[in-house]
Amino acid sequence: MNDVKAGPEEEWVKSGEVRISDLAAELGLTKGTVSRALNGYEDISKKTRKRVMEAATKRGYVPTTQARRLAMGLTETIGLVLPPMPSQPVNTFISEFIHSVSAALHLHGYDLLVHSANSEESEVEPYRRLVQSRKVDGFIIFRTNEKDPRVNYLLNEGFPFVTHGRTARMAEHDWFDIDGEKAFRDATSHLIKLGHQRIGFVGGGKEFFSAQLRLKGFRTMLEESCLEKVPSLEQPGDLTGQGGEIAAQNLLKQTRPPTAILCANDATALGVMKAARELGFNIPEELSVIGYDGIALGAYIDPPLTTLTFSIEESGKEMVNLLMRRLKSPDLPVISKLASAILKLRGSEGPPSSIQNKNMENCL
Amino acid sequence: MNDVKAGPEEEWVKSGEVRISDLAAELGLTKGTVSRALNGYEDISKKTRKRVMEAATKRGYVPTTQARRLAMGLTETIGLVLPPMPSQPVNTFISEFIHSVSAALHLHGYDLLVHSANSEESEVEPYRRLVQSRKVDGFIIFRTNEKDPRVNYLLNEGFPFVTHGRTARMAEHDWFDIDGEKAFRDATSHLIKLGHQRIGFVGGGKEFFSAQLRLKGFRTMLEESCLEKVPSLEQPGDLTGQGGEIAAQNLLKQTRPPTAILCANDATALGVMKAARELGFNIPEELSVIGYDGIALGAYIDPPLTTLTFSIEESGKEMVNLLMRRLKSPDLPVISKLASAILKLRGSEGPPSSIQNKNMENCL
DNA sequence: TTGTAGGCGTTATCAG
DNA sequence: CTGATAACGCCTACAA
Repeated sequence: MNDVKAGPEEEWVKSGEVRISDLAAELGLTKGTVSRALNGYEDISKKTRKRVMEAATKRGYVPTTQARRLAMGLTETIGLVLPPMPSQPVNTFISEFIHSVSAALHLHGYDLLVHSANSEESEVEPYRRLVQSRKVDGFIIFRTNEKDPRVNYLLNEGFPFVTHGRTARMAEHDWFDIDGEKAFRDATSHLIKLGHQRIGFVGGGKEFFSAQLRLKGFRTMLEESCLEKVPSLEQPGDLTGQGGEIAAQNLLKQTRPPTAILCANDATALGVMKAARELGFNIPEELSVIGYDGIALGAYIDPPLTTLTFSIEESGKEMVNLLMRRLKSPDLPVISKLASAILKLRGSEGPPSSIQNKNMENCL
Repeated sequence: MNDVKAGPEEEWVKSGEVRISDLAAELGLTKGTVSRALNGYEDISKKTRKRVMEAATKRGYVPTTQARRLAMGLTETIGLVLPPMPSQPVNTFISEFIHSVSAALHLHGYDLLVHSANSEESEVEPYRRLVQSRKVDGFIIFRTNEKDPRVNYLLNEGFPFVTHGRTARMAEHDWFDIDGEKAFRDATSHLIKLGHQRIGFVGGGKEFFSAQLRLKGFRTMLEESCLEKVPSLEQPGDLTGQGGEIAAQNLLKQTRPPTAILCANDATALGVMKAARELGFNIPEELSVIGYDGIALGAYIDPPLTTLTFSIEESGKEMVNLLMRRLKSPDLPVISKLASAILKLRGSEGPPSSIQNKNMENCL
């Protein structure tokens, strides 16, 4: 169990009880020399370096992060602020995202500080505190709004960050996003090819920029396909299951309900499916539903949820890369990365039950 | 937008550019005095304190966390290590848990450091690194195994931590847990009262201690009710949806399949329901399913998942309280907290389709 | 190639 | 009550 075999004269110390000064004393060197040897400076004799290295491993020396960071003037820590709790109950996306970001940061020797916002205070307050107390070197922000106070604050402070999602000021900061417009064009097109002519859309709140782009993709494809645009088929949502339920009721209680519904995210789609079942609609026979995010549990419901998705692991990596670059060279020009989502067919969509053979010629 | 109204002669500085030495110089005091005034020491004249306070707010002084922590010899940070990624895809529990822990820590002025484990290295490796580099003052460990190497390591190091779940060495460390044994007795009893006589159980792997206790509760209630114990109705699982699928297949393909299945967690239950549907079982008419955890999305599937649950927010608070107590007084005796889960009926269980009126008299 | 000395920004312990 | 002075543990010029 315990792999420590203490020699006869050797006294064992608990982890982290060895200081750099101890090593120095033991080796008859100074702290400075030991430090440089350990940190791979060139101006150290091979012999000395070897001695130092060996002593370090032997005594189990590991530098104290706090002290090193203070001396170097950085925290090697990135902040991630979670949105207030109750708003996102049905969301595996967040934990998957945290995981991927944390793993990616770790490769760069950075830590992830997770902070939870409470709904009573302003959205920027947590960021302000973290910046002022200098607990982090940068932020990862997700689910951006078009006019995002967090972005405004950080840009104003000149504090490094990357967003997952675009904003009105996207020309001024690094960002990563998934091309939701294209994704929704694809999904809409898919539904149209299946024969759907009345397609509903449940959005994500007009502050949430990416949701706007998804709506845009939806509308664009409708136009290209000469389907009439019915305003009542576009419902607002809030990216939660509950929001989906309400929107679905508004859609399905209409005299001519849609035969398919596109949702701004998977949580919304789950709510839509729930409401649909309660109103007696069979999925996918009487109603097709498509979500967005690709959360894993979508595969475990009945029927499995067809969704638009992009690897969360990839997203995390990309964002971390952008952020690391920014930290290393603050003055580099802003860059961004736009990834394409994939339509993952799982079974919650299909041809409409009664295909009305309306004229479907290409309008051009 | 910008609430900073700089006076004519007043030069504005970015957040965190004011040092304690600046304040001291400005006020004609020493750093020490300023520090004590700010930290509420008693031996400071009211007048001086007031001057210091005002100057501090006026200049927007906020102490630099790194430096303060180095001086005080603590990190005010708690570590939480996430299990390797692919193992828990269907799990909102984790993000809800992170949220609650982080919020609770924040009330005590502590930060949460989230670290993700990768499956290639030993389970204790992340803990070892965090301890050695002194990045955290303590840990929150969840999903403990009966013989838990992480617990062994930390106990051996004498490093503070609290677990969510019991272990073989639970007498030696603080822990919080939900009384899974009682919970499963309750759930089993509920099913029996509904008329079920063949009840299946999908466990959580025999390393996972709490899952063992759940199994125990299940068995106890079976005995008390004189239902015969059928070994083939107890299947192992791994707390994932996939594990649930496999277990369900083993259960439902038997010549006399169970009419109800109890699952060690909700993720498992989702897998069970998926497999059941694929094998043509209607839920709850032909098969009742009960999960454990109370993840929010359980309410959004069809039928909504009946589950055993305890407020994740409460859990987080309790654990943080235990940990804070330990950090303040390392030598206090070990304490623990056992909470009762509630059976949340949502619709995935009901009476069996054909109630065989076997003799159901009380065996005593 | 190594030692010396100072600094990172606090808090803490003494005198005075 | 307040001012020196010394930690905290490490990094890094600069000097030798």
